[in-house]
Amino acid sequence: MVKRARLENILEDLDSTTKLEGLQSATVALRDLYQIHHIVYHWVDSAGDQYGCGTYSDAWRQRYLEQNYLRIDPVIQGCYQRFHPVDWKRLDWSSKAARAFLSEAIAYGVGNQGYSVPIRGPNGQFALFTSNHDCDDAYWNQFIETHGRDLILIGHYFNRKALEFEPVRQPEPAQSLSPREVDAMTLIALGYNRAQVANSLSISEHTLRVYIESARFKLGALNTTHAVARAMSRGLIVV
Amino acid sequence: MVKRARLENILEDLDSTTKLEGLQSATVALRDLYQIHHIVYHWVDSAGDQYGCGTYSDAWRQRYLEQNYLRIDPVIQGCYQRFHPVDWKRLDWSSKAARAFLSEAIAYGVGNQGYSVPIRGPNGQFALFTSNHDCDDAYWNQFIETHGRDLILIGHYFNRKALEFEPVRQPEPAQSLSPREVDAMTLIALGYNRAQVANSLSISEHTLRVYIESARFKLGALNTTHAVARAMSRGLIVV
DNA sequence: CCTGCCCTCACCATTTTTGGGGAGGGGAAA
DNA sequence: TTTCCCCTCCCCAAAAATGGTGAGGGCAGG
Repeated sequence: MVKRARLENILEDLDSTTKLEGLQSATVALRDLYQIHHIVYHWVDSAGDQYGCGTYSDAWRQRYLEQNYLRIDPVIQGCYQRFHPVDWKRLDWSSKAARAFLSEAIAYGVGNQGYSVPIRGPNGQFALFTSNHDCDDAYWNQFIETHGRDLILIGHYFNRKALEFEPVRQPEPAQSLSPREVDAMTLIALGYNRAQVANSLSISEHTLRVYIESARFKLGALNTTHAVARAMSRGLIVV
Repeated sequence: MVKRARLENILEDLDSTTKLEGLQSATVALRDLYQIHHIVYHWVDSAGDQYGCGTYSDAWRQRYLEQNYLRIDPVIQGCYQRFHPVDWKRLDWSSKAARAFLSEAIAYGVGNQGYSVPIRGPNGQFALFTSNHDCDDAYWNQFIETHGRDLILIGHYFNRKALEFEPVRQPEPAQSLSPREVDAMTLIALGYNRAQVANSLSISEHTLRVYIESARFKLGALNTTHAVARAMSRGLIVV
Protein backbone atom coordinates (compact mmCIF):
# COMPACT_ATOMS: atom_id res chain seq x y z
CA MET A 1 0.00 0.00 0.00
CA VAL A 2 1.31 3.37 -0.96
CA LYS A 3 1.67 5.41 2.16
CA ARG A 4 -1.28 7.64 2.68
CA ALA A 5 0.94 10.68 2.60
CA ARG A 6 2.13 9.69 -0.81
CA LEU A 7 -1.38 9.35 -2.17
CA GLU A 8 -2.13 12.76 -0.75
CA ASN A 9 0.81 14.12 -2.66
CA ILE A 10 -0.45 12.70 -5.88
CA LEU A 11 -3.92 14.10 -5.42
CA GLU A 12 -2.56 17.46 -4.45
CA ASP A 13 -0.28 17.34 -7.43
CA LEU A 14 -3.33 16.85 -9.60
CA ASP A 15 -5.11 19.65 -7.81
CA SER A 16 -2.28 22.01 -8.51
CA THR A 17 -2.10 21.19 -12.19
CA THR A 18 -3.09 24.31 -14.02
CA LYS A 19 -2.91 23.42 -17.68
CA LEU A 20 -4.16 20.63 -19.85
CA GLU A 21 -0.61 19.75 -20.76
CA GLY A 22 -0.02 19.50 -17.04
CA LEU A 23 -2.05 16.35 -17.04
CA GLN A 24 0.51 14.78 -19.29
CA SER A 25 3.27 15.48 -16.82
CA ALA A 26 1.06 14.48 -13.92
CA THR A 27 0.60 11.18 -15.72
CA VAL A 28 4.31 10.71 -16.01
CA ALA A 29 4.72 11.61 -12.37
CA LEU A 30 2.08 9.10 -11.37
CA ARG A 31 3.84 6.42 -13.31
CA ASP A 32 7.06 7.16 -11.57
CA LEU A 33 5.46 7.23 -8.17
CA TYR A 34 3.76 3.90 -8.68
CA GLN A 35 6.66 2.44 -10.56
CA ILE A 36 4.51 0.90 -13.19
CA HIS A 37 4.87 0.88 -16.90
CA HIS A 38 2.18 3.20 -18.18
CA ILE A 39 -0.70 5.33 -17.07
CA VAL A 40 -3.30 6.40 -19.58
CA TYR A 41 -6.35 8.57 -19.39
CA HIS A 42 -8.82 8.14 -22.16
CA TRP A 43 -11.94 10.12 -22.82
CA VAL A 44 -14.80 9.49 -25.20
CA ASP A 45 -17.29 12.26 -25.58
CA SER A 46 -20.95 11.73 -26.13
CA ALA A 47 -20.36 13.44 -29.45
CA GLY A 48 -17.74 10.86 -30.30
CA ASP A 49 -14.83 13.20 -29.68
CA GLN A 50 -11.97 11.59 -27.94
CA TYR A 51 -9.11 12.87 -25.89
CA GLY A 52 -6.35 10.99 -24.25
CA CYS A 53 -3.11 11.48 -22.50
CA GLY A 54 -0.67 9.08 -21.08
CA THR A 55 2.69 7.51 -21.36
CA TYR A 56 2.15 5.21 -24.30
CA SER A 57 4.56 5.82 -27.14
CA ASP A 58 3.62 8.30 -29.80
CA ALA A 59 3.86 5.54 -32.35
CA TRP A 60 1.25 3.45 -30.60
CA ARG A 61 -1.01 6.42 -30.00
CA GLN A 62 -0.86 7.32 -33.64
CA ARG A 63 -1.38 3.75 -34.77
CA TYR A 64 -4.33 3.43 -32.42
CA LEU A 65 -6.01 6.51 -33.81
CA GLU A 66 -5.24 5.69 -37.43
CA GLN A 67 -6.68 2.21 -37.13
CA ASN A 68 -9.61 3.45 -35.09
CA TYR A 69 -8.82 0.76 -32.55
CA LEU A 70 -11.37 2.32 -30.27
CA ARG A 71 -13.87 0.06 -31.95
CA ILE A 72 -12.11 -3.21 -31.25
CA ASP A 73 -10.04 -2.49 -28.17
CA PRO A 74 -11.38 -4.99 -25.65
CA VAL A 75 -10.42 -2.66 -22.85
CA ILE A 76 -12.71 0.04 -24.17
CA GLN A 77 -15.41 -2.35 -25.26
CA GLY A 78 -15.31 -4.30 -22.03
CA CYS A 79 -15.20 -1.36 -19.68
CA TYR A 80 -17.95 0.38 -21.55
CA GLN A 81 -20.26 -2.41 -20.47
CA ARG A 82 -18.91 -2.65 -16.98
CA PHE A 83 -19.61 -0.98 -13.71
CA HIS A 84 -16.41 -1.49 -11.87
CA PRO A 85 -12.69 -1.28 -12.41
CA VAL A 86 -11.45 -4.34 -14.15
CA ASP A 87 -8.25 -6.23 -14.55
CA TRP A 88 -7.42 -6.75 -18.20
CA LYS A 89 -7.15 -10.45 -17.58
CA ARG A 90 -10.84 -10.59 -16.96
CA LEU A 91 -11.79 -9.02 -20.26
CA ASP A 92 -12.89 -10.99 -23.27
CA TRP A 93 -9.88 -11.68 -25.47
CA SER A 94 -11.49 -14.55 -27.33
CA SER A 95 -11.99 -12.93 -30.71
CA LYS A 96 -9.24 -13.09 -33.24
CA ALA A 97 -9.25 -9.33 -33.68
CA ALA A 98 -8.76 -8.83 -29.95
CA ARG A 99 -5.76 -11.13 -29.81
CA ALA A 100 -4.22 -9.50 -32.85
CA PHE A 101 -4.77 -6.12 -31.26
CA LEU A 102 -3.08 -7.22 -28.04
CA SER A 103 -0.07 -8.63 -29.87
CA GLU A 104 0.33 -5.43 -31.76
CA ALA A 105 -0.06 -3.35 -28.63
CA ILE A 106 2.64 -5.34 -26.87
CA ALA A 107 4.87 -4.96 -29.88
CA TYR A 108 4.43 -1.23 -29.50
CA GLY A 109 5.58 -1.36 -25.90
CA VAL A 110 2.30 -1.74 -24.06
CA GLY A 111 2.60 -3.99 -21.04
CA ASN A 112 0.68 -7.23 -20.73
CA GLN A 113 -1.04 -6.34 -17.48
CA GLY A 114 -3.60 -3.65 -17.01
CA TYR A 115 -6.19 -2.28 -14.63
CA SER A 116 -8.79 0.12 -15.96
CA VAL A 117 -11.18 2.31 -14.02
CA PRO A 118 -14.31 3.33 -15.94
CA ILE A 119 -15.77 6.71 -15.08
CA ARG A 120 -19.05 7.98 -16.39
CA GLY A 121 -20.66 11.34 -16.77
CA PRO A 122 -24.27 12.41 -16.73
CA ASN A 123 -24.60 12.66 -20.49
CA GLY A 124 -23.04 9.46 -21.59
CA GLN A 125 -19.53 10.76 -21.25
CA PHE A 126 -17.12 7.98 -20.63
CA ALA A 127 -13.59 8.10 -19.37
CA LEU A 128 -11.14 5.36 -18.67
CA PHE A 129 -8.16 5.56 -16.38
CA THR A 130 -5.77 2.77 -17.10
CA SER A 131 -2.69 1.55 -15.33
CA ASN A 132 -0.50 -0.72 -17.36
CA HIS A 133 2.49 -2.84 -16.51
CA ASP A 134 4.62 -5.60 -17.87
CA CYS A 135 5.01 -8.36 -15.32
CA ASP A 136 3.74 -11.75 -14.28
CA ASP A 137 0.31 -12.38 -12.83
CA ALA A 138 1.44 -12.85 -9.26
CA TYR A 139 3.22 -9.53 -9.11
CA TRP A 140 0.32 -7.75 -10.76
CA ASN A 141 -2.32 -9.27 -8.51
CA GLN A 142 -0.33 -8.13 -5.54
CA PHE A 143 0.03 -4.68 -7.01
CA ILE A 144 -3.70 -4.32 -7.62
CA GLU A 145 -4.51 -5.73 -4.23
CA THR A 146 -2.32 -3.06 -2.77
CA HIS A 147 -2.92 -0.09 -4.99
CA GLY A 148 -6.31 -0.72 -6.59
CA ARG A 149 -8.14 1.63 -4.28
CA ASP A 150 -5.63 4.36 -4.84
CA LEU A 151 -5.97 3.95 -8.57
CA ILE A 152 -9.74 4.31 -8.37
CA LEU A 153 -9.44 7.51 -6.42
CA ILE A 154 -6.71 8.88 -8.63
CA GLY A 155 -8.72 8.04 -11.71
CA HIS A 156 -11.63 10.08 -10.42
CA TYR A 157 -9.43 12.99 -9.48
CA PHE A 158 -7.70 12.81 -12.80
CA ASN A 159 -11.01 12.89 -14.60
CA ARG A 160 -12.19 15.79 -12.52
CA LYS A 161 -9.08 17.72 -13.42
CA ALA A 162 -9.37 16.89 -17.08
CA LEU A 163 -12.92 18.18 -17.09
CA GLU A 164 -11.95 21.47 -15.56
CA PHE A 165 -9.73 22.14 -18.53
CA GLU A 166 -12.42 21.38 -21.03
CA PRO A 167 -15.61 23.07 -19.95
CA VAL A 168 -16.98 22.21 -23.36
CA ARG A 169 -17.52 18.74 -22.02
CA GLN A 170 -19.69 19.98 -19.24
CA PRO A 171 -23.35 19.28 -19.79
CA GLU A 172 -25.26 22.09 -21.40
CA PRO A 173 -27.40 24.04 -18.99
CA ALA A 174 -30.17 21.51 -18.87
CA GLN A 175 -33.16 22.99 -20.61
CA SER A 176 -35.65 21.05 -18.61
CA LEU A 177 -38.87 19.57 -19.84
CA SER A 178 -42.26 20.06 -18.25
CA PRO A 179 -43.80 17.07 -16.46
CA ARG A 180 -46.17 16.38 -19.30
CA GLU A 181 -43.38 16.62 -21.79
CA VAL A 182 -41.38 14.16 -19.76
CA ASP A 183 -44.34 11.81 -19.66
CA ALA A 184 -44.83 12.09 -23.38
CA MET A 185 -41.19 11.65 -24.29
CA THR A 186 -40.79 8.74 -21.92
CA LEU A 187 -43.69 6.84 -23.40
CA ILE A 188 -42.53 7.63 -26.91
CA ALA A 189 -39.10 6.34 -25.99
CA LEU A 190 -40.74 3.15 -24.80
CA GLY A 191 -41.91 2.53 -28.31
CA TYR A 192 -45.57 3.52 -28.17
CA ASN A 193 -47.02 5.49 -31.03
CA ARG A 194 -48.77 8.76 -30.55
CA ALA A 195 -52.24 7.26 -30.39
CA GLN A 196 -51.18 4.89 -27.64
CA VAL A 197 -49.34 7.55 -25.70
CA ALA A 198 -52.23 9.98 -25.93
CA ASN A 199 -54.54 7.28 -24.73
CA SER A 200 -52.18 6.34 -21.97
CA LEU A 201 -51.94 9.93 -20.77
CA SER A 202 -55.67 10.46 -21.25
CA ILE A 203 -55.22 13.42 -23.51
CA SER A 204 -56.00 14.00 -27.12
CA GLU A 205 -53.47 13.11 -29.71
CA HIS A 206 -53.38 16.76 -30.70
CA THR A 207 -52.35 17.78 -27.24
CA LEU A 208 -49.76 15.11 -27.19
CA ARG A 209 -48.31 16.55 -30.36
CA VAL A 210 -47.95 19.90 -28.73
CA TYR A 211 -45.85 18.32 -26.00
CA ILE A 212 -43.68 16.47 -28.42
CA GLU A 213 -43.15 19.50 -30.56
CA SER A 214 -42.46 21.61 -27.54
CA ALA A 215 -39.91 19.11 -26.28
CA ARG A 216 -38.37 18.91 -29.71
CA PHE A 217 -38.06 22.65 -29.79
CA LYS A 218 -36.56 22.88 -26.32
CA LEU A 219 -34.05 20.20 -27.11
CA GLY A 220 -33.15 21.66 -30.45
CA ALA A 221 -33.98 18.35 -32.03
CA LEU A 222 -34.68 17.72 -35.68
CA ASN A 223 -37.38 15.13 -35.09
CA THR A 224 -38.97 13.03 -32.41
CA THR A 225 -36.33 10.34 -32.43
CA HIS A 226 -33.65 12.96 -32.10
CA ALA A 227 -35.51 14.55 -29.24
CA VAL A 228 -35.75 11.24 -27.44
CA ALA A 229 -32.04 10.66 -27.94
CA ARG A 230 -31.20 14.09 -26.58
CA ALA A 231 -33.58 13.83 -23.68
CA MET A 232 -32.03 10.51 -22.76
CA SER A 233 -28.46 11.61 -23.10
CA ARG A 234 -29.20 14.63 -20.95
CA GLY A 235 -30.84 12.52 -18.34
CA LEU A 236 -34.17 14.29 -18.75
CA ILE A 237 -35.94 11.02 -19.25
CA VAL A 238 -34.95 7.59 -18.07
CA VAL A 239 -35.88 4.55 -20.08
CA MET B 1 -8.41 11.99 7.87
CA VAL B 2 -9.71 8.68 9.06
CA LYS B 3 -6.80 6.41 9.78
CA ARG B 4 -6.06 4.25 6.82
CA ALA B 5 -6.53 1.14 8.90
CA ARG B 6 -10.00 2.28 9.78
CA LEU B 7 -10.98 2.83 6.16
CA GLU B 8 -9.65 -0.63 5.44
CA ASN B 9 -11.92 -2.00 8.10
CA ILE B 10 -14.95 -0.36 6.62
CA LEU B 11 -14.19 -1.65 3.17
CA GLU B 12 -13.54 -5.11 4.53
CA ASP B 13 -16.79 -4.92 6.40
CA LEU B 14 -18.50 -4.21 3.12
CA ASP B 15 -16.61 -7.06 1.52
CA SER B 16 -17.77 -9.47 4.17
CA THR B 17 -21.38 -8.37 3.94
CA THR B 18 -23.18 -11.32 2.46
CA LYS B 19 -26.81 -10.34 2.47
CA LEU B 20 -28.69 -7.39 1.16
CA GLU B 21 -29.96 -6.64 4.63
CA GLY B 22 -26.33 -6.65 5.60
CA LEU B 23 -25.90 -3.44 3.69
CA GLN B 24 -28.30 -1.84 6.06
CA SER B 25 -26.14 -2.75 9.01
CA ALA B 26 -23.00 -1.83 7.11
CA THR B 27 -24.60 1.55 6.61
CA VAL B 28 -25.21 1.89 10.29
CA ALA B 29 -21.66 0.81 11.00
CA LEU B 30 -20.37 3.46 8.62
CA ARG B 31 -22.43 6.06 10.34
CA ASP B 32 -21.04 5.09 13.68
CA LEU B 33 -17.48 5.08 12.44
CA TYR B 34 -17.74 8.46 10.85
CA GLN B 35 -19.96 9.84 13.55
CA ILE B 36 -22.23 11.57 11.16
CA HIS B 37 -25.96 11.69 11.10
CA HIS B 38 -27.00 9.53 8.20
CA ILE B 39 -25.66 7.49 5.37
CA VAL B 40 -27.91 6.59 2.48
CA TYR B 41 -27.47 4.55 -0.62
CA HIS B 42 -29.95 5.21 -3.35
CA TRP B 43 -30.35 3.40 -6.62
CA VAL B 44 -32.36 4.27 -9.69
CA ASP B 45 -32.57 1.67 -12.35
CA SER B 46 -32.71 2.43 -16.03
CA ALA B 47 -36.12 0.79 -15.85
CA GLY B 48 -37.14 3.29 -13.20
CA ASP B 49 -36.95 0.79 -10.36
CA GLN B 50 -35.49 2.20 -7.26
CA TYR B 51 -33.83 0.74 -4.25
CA GLY B 52 -32.42 2.39 -1.25
CA CYS B 53 -31.03 1.65 2.12
CA GLY B 54 -29.75 3.86 4.82
CA THR B 55 -30.34 5.33 8.18
CA TYR B 56 -33.14 7.73 7.44
CA SER B 57 -36.24 7.16 9.49
CA ASP B 58 -38.87 4.80 8.17
CA ALA B 59 -41.33 7.66 8.26
CA TRP B 60 -39.23 9.79 5.96
CA ARG B 61 -38.50 6.90 3.65
CA GLN B 62 -42.17 6.15 3.36
CA ARG B 63 -43.09 9.77 2.89
CA TYR B 64 -40.44 10.11 0.22
CA LEU B 65 -41.76 7.17 -1.72
CA GLU B 66 -45.40 8.09 -1.30
CA GLN B 67 -44.84 11.61 -2.56
CA ASN B 68 -42.53 10.42 -5.29
CA TYR B 69 -40.00 12.98 -4.13
CA LEU B 70 -37.51 11.43 -6.49
CA ARG B 71 -38.85 13.86 -9.04
CA ILE B 72 -38.22 17.01 -7.08
CA ASP B 73 -35.40 16.07 -4.72
CA PRO B 74 -32.65 18.53 -5.68
CA VAL B 75 -30.05 16.04 -4.54
CA ILE B 76 -31.22 13.49 -7.08
CA GLN B 77 -31.93 16.06 -9.76
CA GLY B 78 -28.66 17.84 -9.23
CA CYS B 79 -26.44 14.81 -9.00
CA TYR B 80 -28.07 13.28 -12.01
CA GLN B 81 -26.63 16.12 -14.05
CA ARG B 82 -23.30 16.15 -12.35
CA PHE B 83 -20.02 14.37 -12.74
CA HIS B 84 -18.52 14.67 -9.35
CA PRO B 85 -19.44 14.34 -5.72
CA VAL B 86 -21.23 17.41 -4.55
CA ASP B 87 -21.90 19.20 -1.34
CA TRP B 88 -25.60 19.83 -0.87
CA LYS B 89 -24.91 23.48 -0.38
CA ARG B 90 -23.87 23.74 -3.99
CA LEU B 91 -27.11 22.35 -5.32
CA ASP B 92 -29.94 24.47 -6.64
CA TRP B 93 -32.41 25.12 -3.85
CA SER B 94 -33.99 28.12 -5.51
CA SER B 95 -37.35 26.68 -6.44
CA LYS B 96 -40.16 26.81 -3.98
CA ALA B 97 -40.71 23.07 -4.21
CA ALA B 98 -37.08 22.40 -3.36
CA ARG B 99 -37.16 24.57 -0.26
CA ALA B 100 -40.41 22.99 0.87
CA PHE B 101 -38.90 19.59 0.35
CA LEU B 102 -35.85 20.50 2.42
CA SER B 103 -37.93 21.85 5.28
CA GLU B 104 -39.97 18.72 5.33
CA ALA B 105 -36.89 16.52 5.18
CA ILE B 106 -35.36 18.31 8.12
CA ALA B 107 -38.62 17.98 10.02
CA TYR B 108 -38.32 14.26 9.44
CA GLY B 109 -34.86 14.18 10.97
CA VAL B 110 -32.66 14.63 7.92
CA GLY B 111 -29.61 16.74 8.62
CA ASN B 112 -29.00 20.07 6.92
CA GLN B 113 -25.62 19.12 5.50
CA GLY B 114 -24.96 16.50 2.89
CA TYR B 115 -22.36 15.16 0.53
CA SER B 116 -23.48 12.92 -2.31
CA VAL B 117 -21.38 10.77 -4.56
CA PRO B 118 -22.98 9.94 -7.92
CA ILE B 119 -22.08 6.60 -9.43
CA ARG B 120 -23.09 5.52 -12.88
CA GLY B 121 -23.43 2.24 -14.67
CA PRO B 122 -23.03 1.33 -18.29
CA ASN B 123 -26.73 1.27 -19.05
CA GLY B 124 -27.89 4.45 -17.48
CA GLN B 125 -27.98 2.98 -14.02
CA PHE B 126 -27.50 5.63 -11.44
CA ALA B 127 -26.63 5.30 -7.81
CA LEU B 128 -26.10 7.90 -5.16
CA PHE B 129 -24.16 7.48 -1.97
CA THR B 130 -25.02 10.21 0.44
CA SER B 131 -23.57 11.24 3.75
CA ASN B 132 -25.75 13.49 5.79
CA HIS B 133 -25.15 15.45 8.94
CA ASP B 134 -26.65 18.17 11.05
CA CYS B 135 -24.05 20.79 11.84
CA ASP B 136 -22.76 24.19 10.86
CA ASP B 137 -20.93 24.91 7.63
CA ALA B 138 -17.49 25.20 9.16
CA TYR B 139 -17.64 21.79 10.75
CA TRP B 140 -19.02 20.22 7.65
CA ASN B 141 -16.45 21.75 5.33
CA GLN B 142 -13.75 20.42 7.57
CA PHE B 143 -15.37 17.00 7.62
CA ILE B 144 -15.57 16.82 3.84
CA GLU B 145 -12.06 18.14 3.48
CA THR B 146 -10.94 15.32 5.69
CA HIS B 147 -13.18 12.45 4.72
CA GLY B 148 -14.42 13.30 1.24
CA ARG B 149 -11.99 10.97 -0.46
CA ASP B 150 -12.90 8.12 1.81
CA LEU B 151 -16.56 8.70 1.11
CA ILE B 152 -15.97 8.50 -2.63
CA LEU B 153 -14.20 5.22 -2.26
CA ILE B 154 -16.73 3.85 0.16
CA GLY B 155 -19.55 4.86 -2.15
CA HIS B 156 -18.01 2.90 -4.97
CA TYR B 157 -17.43 -0.13 -2.83
CA PHE B 158 -20.91 0.10 -1.45
CA ASN B 159 -22.34 0.23 -4.93
CA ARG B 160 -20.27 -2.72 -6.01
CA LYS B 161 -21.54 -4.71 -3.09
CA ALA B 162 -25.12 -3.72 -3.70
CA LEU B 163 -24.85 -4.84 -7.30
CA GLU B 164 -23.58 -8.25 -6.29
CA PHE B 165 -26.81 -8.81 -4.43
CA GLU B 166 -28.99 -7.81 -7.32
CA PRO B 167 -27.73 -9.45 -10.46
CA VAL B 168 -30.95 -8.31 -12.09
CA ARG B 169 -29.38 -4.91 -12.29
CA GLN B 170 -26.47 -6.20 -14.26
CA PRO B 171 -26.63 -5.25 -17.89
CA GLU B 172 -28.45 -7.72 -20.08
CA PRO B 173 -26.13 -9.85 -22.13
CA ALA B 174 -25.56 -7.15 -24.65
CA GLN B 175 -27.06 -8.24 -27.92
CA SER B 176 -24.58 -6.35 -29.95
CA LEU B 177 -25.22 -4.54 -33.18
CA SER B 178 -23.15 -4.92 -36.30
CA PRO B 179 -20.95 -1.99 -37.28
CA ARG B 180 -23.33 -0.90 -40.00
CA GLU B 181 -26.24 -1.15 -37.63
CA VAL B 182 -24.39 1.00 -35.15
CA ASP B 183 -23.68 3.55 -37.87
CA ALA B 184 -27.28 3.58 -38.94
CA MET B 185 -28.73 3.85 -35.47
CA THR B 186 -26.27 6.51 -34.47
CA LEU B 187 -27.12 8.73 -37.38
CA ILE B 188 -30.81 8.15 -36.86
CA ALA B 189 -30.37 9.12 -33.23
CA LEU B 190 -28.71 12.30 -34.40
CA GLY B 191 -31.93 13.28 -36.06
CA TYR B 192 -31.26 12.58 -39.71
CA ASN B 193 -33.98 10.97 -41.73
CA ARG B 194 -33.50 7.78 -43.64
CA ALA B 195 -32.67 9.47 -46.91
CA GLN B 196 -29.96 11.54 -45.26
CA VAL B 197 -28.53 8.61 -43.37
CA ALA B 198 -28.47 6.42 -46.45
CA ASN B 199 -26.74 9.16 -48.33
CA SER B 200 -24.33 9.70 -45.50
CA LEU B 201 -23.42 6.02 -45.37
CA SER B 202 -23.33 5.79 -49.15
CA ILE B 203 -25.84 3.00 -49.30
CA SER B 204 -29.32 2.79 -50.69
CA GLU B 205 -32.22 3.71 -48.50
CA HIS B 206 -33.44 0.17 -48.85
CA THR B 207 -30.27 -1.22 -47.39
CA LEU B 208 -30.47 1.25 -44.61
CA ARG B 209 -33.91 0.00 -43.78
CA VAL B 210 -32.58 -3.49 -43.46
CA TYR B 211 -30.12 -2.30 -40.84
CA ILE B 212 -32.70 -0.41 -38.93
CA GLU B 213 -35.12 -3.30 -38.98
CA SER B 214 -32.40 -5.70 -38.02
CA ALA B 215 -31.39 -3.50 -35.12
CA ARG B 216 -34.99 -3.13 -34.11
CA PHE B 217 -35.39 -6.86 -34.12
CA LYS B 218 -32.21 -7.48 -32.14
CA LEU B 219 -33.22 -4.93 -29.57
CA GLY B 220 -36.78 -6.17 -29.34
CA ALA B 221 -37.96 -2.69 -30.14
CA LEU B 222 -41.39 -1.70 -31.35
CA ASN B 223 -40.21 1.04 -33.69
CA THR B 224 -37.16 3.02 -34.66
CA THR B 225 -37.43 5.50 -31.83
CA HIS B 226 -37.72 2.68 -29.36
CA ALA B 227 -34.72 0.97 -30.90
CA VAL B 228 -32.67 4.15 -30.57
CA ALA B 229 -33.72 4.48 -26.95
CA ARG B 230 -32.76 0.91 -26.19
CA ALA B 231 -29.49 1.09 -28.06
CA MET B 232 -28.62 4.20 -26.10
CA SER B 233 -29.59 2.89 -22.74
CA ARG B 234 -27.55 -0.24 -23.40
CA GLY B 235 -24.59 1.78 -24.45
CA LEU B 236 -24.57 0.28 -27.92
CA ILE B 237 -24.57 3.72 -29.46
CA VAL B 238 -23.37 6.97 -27.99
CA VAL B 239 -25.00 10.21 -28.98
C1' DC C 1 -17.80 -27.85 -45.94
C1' DC C 2 -21.75 -26.02 -44.22
C1' DT C 3 -24.08 -22.71 -41.43
C1' DG C 4 -24.83 -18.40 -39.78
C1' DC C 5 -24.25 -13.63 -39.85
C1' DC C 6 -23.13 -9.36 -42.43
C1' DC C 7 -23.62 -6.24 -46.41
C1' DT C 8 -26.02 -4.80 -50.39
C1' DC C 9 -30.13 -3.90 -53.50
C1' DA C 10 -35.61 -3.57 -54.89
C1' DC C 11 -41.17 -2.67 -54.83
C1' DC C 12 -45.83 -1.50 -53.04
C1' DA C 13 -49.57 -0.23 -50.11
C1' DT C 14 -50.69 1.42 -45.60
C1' DT C 15 -49.94 3.75 -41.39
C1' DT C 16 -47.75 7.32 -38.88
C1' DT C 17 -45.57 11.50 -38.32
C1' DT C 18 -44.72 16.23 -39.41
C1' DG C 19 -45.41 21.33 -40.31
C1' DG C 20 -48.06 25.31 -39.74
C1' DG C 21 -51.90 27.53 -38.47
C1' DG C 22 -55.29 29.20 -34.08
C1' DA C 23 -57.43 29.49 -29.14
C1' DG C 24 -58.70 29.57 -24.11
C1' DG C 25 -57.96 28.83 -18.97
C1' DG C 26 -54.77 28.34 -15.08
C1' DG C 27 -50.85 29.02 -12.08
C1' DA C 28 -46.39 30.76 -10.60
C1' DA C 29 -42.86 34.09 -10.72
C1' DA C 30 -41.27 38.84 -11.30
C1' DT D 1 -50.58 42.86 -11.80
C1' DT D 2 -48.72 41.45 -15.70
C1' DT D 3 -46.12 38.24 -18.07
C1' DC D 4 -44.55 33.85 -19.11
C1' DC D 5 -45.05 29.11 -19.23
C1' DC D 6 -48.02 24.99 -18.87
C1' DC D 7 -52.07 22.27 -20.20
C1' DT D 8 -55.69 21.36 -23.22
C1' DC D 9 -58.21 21.12 -27.81
C1' DC D 10 -58.92 21.38 -33.25
C1' DC D 11 -58.05 20.90 -38.98
C1' DC D 12 -55.52 19.65 -43.28
C1' DA D 13 -52.13 18.24 -46.65
C1' DA D 14 -47.48 16.62 -47.48
C1' DA D 15 -43.58 13.89 -46.08
C1' DA D 16 -41.67 9.96 -43.84
C1' DA D 17 -41.69 5.49 -41.84
C1' DT D 18 -43.35 0.70 -41.70
C1' DG D 19 -44.51 -4.21 -42.96
C1' DG D 20 -43.96 -7.96 -45.83
C1' DT D 21 -41.16 -10.55 -49.34
C1' DG D 22 -37.20 -11.68 -52.04
C1' DA D 23 -32.21 -12.25 -53.57
C1' DG D 24 -27.08 -12.55 -54.13
C1' DG D 25 -22.06 -12.43 -52.56
C1' DG D 26 -18.71 -12.49 -48.73
C1' DC D 27 -16.42 -13.93 -44.53
C1' DA D 28 -15.62 -16.48 -40.21
C1' DG D 29 -16.33 -20.24 -37.04
C1' DG D 30 -17.82 -25.01 -36.00
